[in-house]
Amino acid sequence: MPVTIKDIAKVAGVSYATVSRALNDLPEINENTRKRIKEIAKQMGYTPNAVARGLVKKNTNMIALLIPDISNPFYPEVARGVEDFARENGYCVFLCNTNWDEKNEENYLNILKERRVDGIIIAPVSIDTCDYVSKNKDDIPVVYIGNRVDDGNASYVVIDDFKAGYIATEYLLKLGHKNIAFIGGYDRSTSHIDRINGYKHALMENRLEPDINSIKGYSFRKESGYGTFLEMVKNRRVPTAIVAENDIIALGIMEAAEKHGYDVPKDISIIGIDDIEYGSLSKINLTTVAQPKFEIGQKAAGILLDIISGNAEAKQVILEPFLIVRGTCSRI
Amino acid sequence: MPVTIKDIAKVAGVSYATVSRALNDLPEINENTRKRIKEIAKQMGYTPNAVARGLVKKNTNMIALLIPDISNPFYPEVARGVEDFARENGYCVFLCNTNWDEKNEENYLNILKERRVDGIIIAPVSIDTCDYVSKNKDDIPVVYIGNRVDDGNASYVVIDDFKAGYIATEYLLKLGHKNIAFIGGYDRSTSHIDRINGYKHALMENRLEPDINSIKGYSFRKESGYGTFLEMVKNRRVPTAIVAENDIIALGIMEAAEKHGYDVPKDISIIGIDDIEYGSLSKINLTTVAQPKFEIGQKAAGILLDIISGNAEAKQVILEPFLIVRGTCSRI
DNA sequence: ATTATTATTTCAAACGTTTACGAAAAAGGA
DNA sequence: TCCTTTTTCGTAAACGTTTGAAATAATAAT
Repeated sequence: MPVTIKDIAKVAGVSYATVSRALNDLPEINENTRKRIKEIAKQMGYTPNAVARGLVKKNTNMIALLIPDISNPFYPEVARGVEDFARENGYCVFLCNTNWDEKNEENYLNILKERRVDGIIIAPVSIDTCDYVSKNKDDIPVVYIGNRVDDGNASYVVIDDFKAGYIATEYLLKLGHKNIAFIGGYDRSTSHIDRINGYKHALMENRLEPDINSIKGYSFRKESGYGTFLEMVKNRRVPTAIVAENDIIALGIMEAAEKHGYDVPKDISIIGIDDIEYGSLSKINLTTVAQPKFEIGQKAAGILLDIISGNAEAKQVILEPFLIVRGTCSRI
Repeated sequence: MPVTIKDIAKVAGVSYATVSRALNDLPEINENTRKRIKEIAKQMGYTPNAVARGLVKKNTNMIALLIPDISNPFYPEVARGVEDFARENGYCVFLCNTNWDEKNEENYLNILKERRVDGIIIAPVSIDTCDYVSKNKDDIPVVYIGNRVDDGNASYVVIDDFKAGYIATEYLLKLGHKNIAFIGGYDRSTSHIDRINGYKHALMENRLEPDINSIKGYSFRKESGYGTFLEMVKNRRVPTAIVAENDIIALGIMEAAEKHGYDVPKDISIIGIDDIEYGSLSKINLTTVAQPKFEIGQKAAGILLDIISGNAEAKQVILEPFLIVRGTCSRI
């Protein structure tokens, strides 16, 4: 049986209200008794019970982070940002891996409501879940990451995905490419749509035709890009350059390309989006459009905590992607 | 104001004890009233309050996962294993990133005690923290991962690190290498010590001298291996093969080697331990000794939940590492 | 019909805090 | 000295559940 505030009160010979006040550094208490009580508490090895406190104060100092796949090296970085900020502000964060499954997302949402988390950060699987979340979140604050949700007063932190797609494509255009394909994933996410639009827009500006190749399913794994590239060679529609929706896919494409005798970047240029860490290994050396992953997590947590504490309203932040030139693209 | 059990009781015209019994499917209740109450609860949009329940039941169905660095691709895999198992059994998991800082570990331990988590899985920064944890965990169950803790009845799940070091070294020996160095990190962890011992043992068996190079600090980043290899070239003590304590370090070594004109594996063979995912990229193709990361997390969670539920005592499991031959080692 | 048994429900305490309100004590002002 | 103000503390209710024990209703047994 852990020692409670009442036990302390008993040995200190005061009411337990006084103990509570002493321990919480409330003003209306004598300095000496506070010292004395704190001393006793320490002696007795007292550990405050956060769940009892949570019950009366109606907050838990817990937030949740819902992400589709912690294995995708993009998410650990944002998780780190979230955890970092949360920890420094006295919050603990639930790691909720949804495995790209909307059912899991919905289940988690309900569980988190039961647990009375103070807020939720979610990288939604699709825009459809955003709907579900917005409708069922009751009054618990939510901030989205990775996907815009323009329902008026939803909070989100994203990068300018249109610009990301645009920058990637524009870079390839500058290198002289005219035959630029896009390989991407699931189409029910704003980041996907925006990146494609950015890609299209850059091509339009140069009066070129887009060539969009969709990955079946939407598990962002290496295999995704791999298979899709294979399709392209089978159909004899291999372009001179490819914009990949993200780095994972880009790596899959690289694998496939090289395994089929295409030299990167001599025969084909490939550019990714995200800037996952191991794209920077010299053997990989992936040219990419970076997004500030850690910052995304950090900012999302910041906004969420501001909303929770009532210090701010919903906020939308759009961060800037930026080009990182490495070795997988070459002049044609 | 969310609807409570009392609100339901009021509209159902029963005591709130009955409501509780109905909602929790306890046996001593009439089937019809149960149906009726459940219906009303749904109508009213009732969400049970887990913190209130936690208070009286003295459990929270929350566990914590403490890891040094979620950026190290090793940990997301084990996190996935933990989360997966926990979720399927009704537990939520706190993600606690300690940033290789023992102070953070200790702080987290205290916070988690306050929050009354039901159990903790920890990949300790060093054996010293194991001590601290064991002493201060009070009666909350802990299972260690990555590090053995032989204090009699501590639970842990690890791989046979000695064997991992041995397998790696033996493989290089079989390829004909006689000059095999070890590059590794922080020496206050059993996995480090065991791997080194495995390495030594394999050499001893062949009457060869160990050559152990220690990384300064213990942040396992690419840079760690990189710098240490540079030292070796500066000191003109470059071996024909290197056992890296883990894959991250191995990649750092590869970077350094190639940047200084050493071809891998022609000039120098490198083998890692862990089998992180991107070691398998064809451009990297890192030969390594694998450990079952997902399974480690899963098993750890399994053991922890067993202990929590009182279904089992402390348990120690040692998983088998296994060699994955790829392209970074060659016959001399 | 009466009693014993069982099924169902209510009462009330408990979990460990916080906090509004009021009381007592101390200090200050006249 | 008496009254007012301030400081310090205690009382008790509240947070939303679960659960043992007692009470009632329903059913079975005689």
